Amino acid sequence: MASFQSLPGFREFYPESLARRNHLFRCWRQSAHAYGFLEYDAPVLESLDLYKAKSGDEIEGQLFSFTDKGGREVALRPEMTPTVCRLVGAKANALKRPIKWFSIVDFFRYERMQKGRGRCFAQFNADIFGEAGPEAEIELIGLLVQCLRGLGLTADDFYVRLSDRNLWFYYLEALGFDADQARGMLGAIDKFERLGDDAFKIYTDAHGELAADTKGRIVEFLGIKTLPQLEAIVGQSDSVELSARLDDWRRVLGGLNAMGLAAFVTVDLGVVRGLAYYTGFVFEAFDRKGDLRALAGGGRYDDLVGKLGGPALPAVGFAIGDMTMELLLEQRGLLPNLVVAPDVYAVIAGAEERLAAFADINLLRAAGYRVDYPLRELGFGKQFKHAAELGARIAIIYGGEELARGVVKLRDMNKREEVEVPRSQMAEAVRDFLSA
RNA sequence: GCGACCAUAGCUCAGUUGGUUAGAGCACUAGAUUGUGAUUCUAGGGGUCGCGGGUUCGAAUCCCGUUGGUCGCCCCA
Repeated sequence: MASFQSLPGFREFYPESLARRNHLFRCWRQSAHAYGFLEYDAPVLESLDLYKAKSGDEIEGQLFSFTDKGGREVALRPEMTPTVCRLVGAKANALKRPIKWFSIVDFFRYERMQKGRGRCFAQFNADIFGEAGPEAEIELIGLLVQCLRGLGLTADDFYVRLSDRNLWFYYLEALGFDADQARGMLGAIDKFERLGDDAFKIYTDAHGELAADTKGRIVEFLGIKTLPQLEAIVGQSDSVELSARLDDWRRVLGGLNAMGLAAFVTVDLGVVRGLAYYTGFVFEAFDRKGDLRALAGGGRYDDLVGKLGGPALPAVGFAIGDMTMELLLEQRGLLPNLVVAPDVYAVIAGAEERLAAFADINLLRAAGYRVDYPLRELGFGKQFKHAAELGARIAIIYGGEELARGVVKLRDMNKREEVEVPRSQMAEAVRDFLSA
């Protein structure tokens, strides 16, 4: 056992696992670019106050925080939202709207490890600033679906549950709740899926008993799965706000339907995402088979840029975590061997042939091909074995007899066939083979 | 912060009521094979049995502690 180990909750990425992680990142980045999002980055270390301002003092217990040598209270970032709000807020008047940004970076949380959860993890974050209408939600949910589909997942593998804190507030208001009671009830609704009826105890302990009818109306609301059901129940109410909000729902679901994404999205008002800063639509993506944590989550947070010192600026965003994502892809067999293989492996007879091979190897590498060769002298059998194990598509054989005639042999590693080509045409032959 | 289970080679694991120098398969390296990838055979490297203490003539084995891991609870931005 080595004397030094990695810190608890921190992963190490040997080439095979880094290849898988890069595969995720590559797909996410490609999806974001397809949707017109621009990539940004920012410091991994931030002022502790940035997170306290957003989440309250109690957040400190879950942070990697410390005092730096200049006496500053700092923390490794546990999330991207405060940072991106600061970036956007600082230049809000100079940035073209809508502002569509994304990032793929590491985060740190001082938590106990669990399945799909560690102390250092990566997230894909995407946000739209400057659009108050539900078109921003359409664009982001579309991107979220694409990020997962791009990895090979289908509507049979995952779905997005769409909910709305505004809808809840209007509904609860119509049932006679005041603002404080409504917030308390949202906390209970957040737990309803796991605790069932016991979740209401969270509310009744703080705000007193519920009328049986009221509780029934809330449970009925929680059971809504489709837009027609929602329309039917909202239609019974005379709340103007409630029916106005229904128009936003029609726009979001209608837009996603027009994008061909209806199979990926369900109405599910059981999602409220405990965070107090969400102000409207909220959504989470889940594995359909359901034994994993949420794959992704997000929502609208129209007040946060202003709260963190910027101008008032509407915003919607979501994040996908890499750990649960990788578990799901693993379960579905969507993470094949992704280690980069060489295009060409040079098989070299001896010391003199090596110098000839070096010239060609350098030529091919400069042209952008992935080329490998043995660093030591080895028998031909061993060299071919290495070429096959590395996954090379072509072996180029530098033998004394061939070089004397000014040729090399190109071996198709899959077909086990060889052709001789003049060395002067070697690069063209490689190009033709690999592009065929 | 709380709880359960686990810890022997890089990996998966065996190891007898506590008893000689701790084993196997896979993987890795080399050779059989000095111009062609398989198979096979042979050999080799790799362990303070997670760490510390205790019981004992003797501990991988039993006891206590500790560290780490896995999984749950709390939380989940």
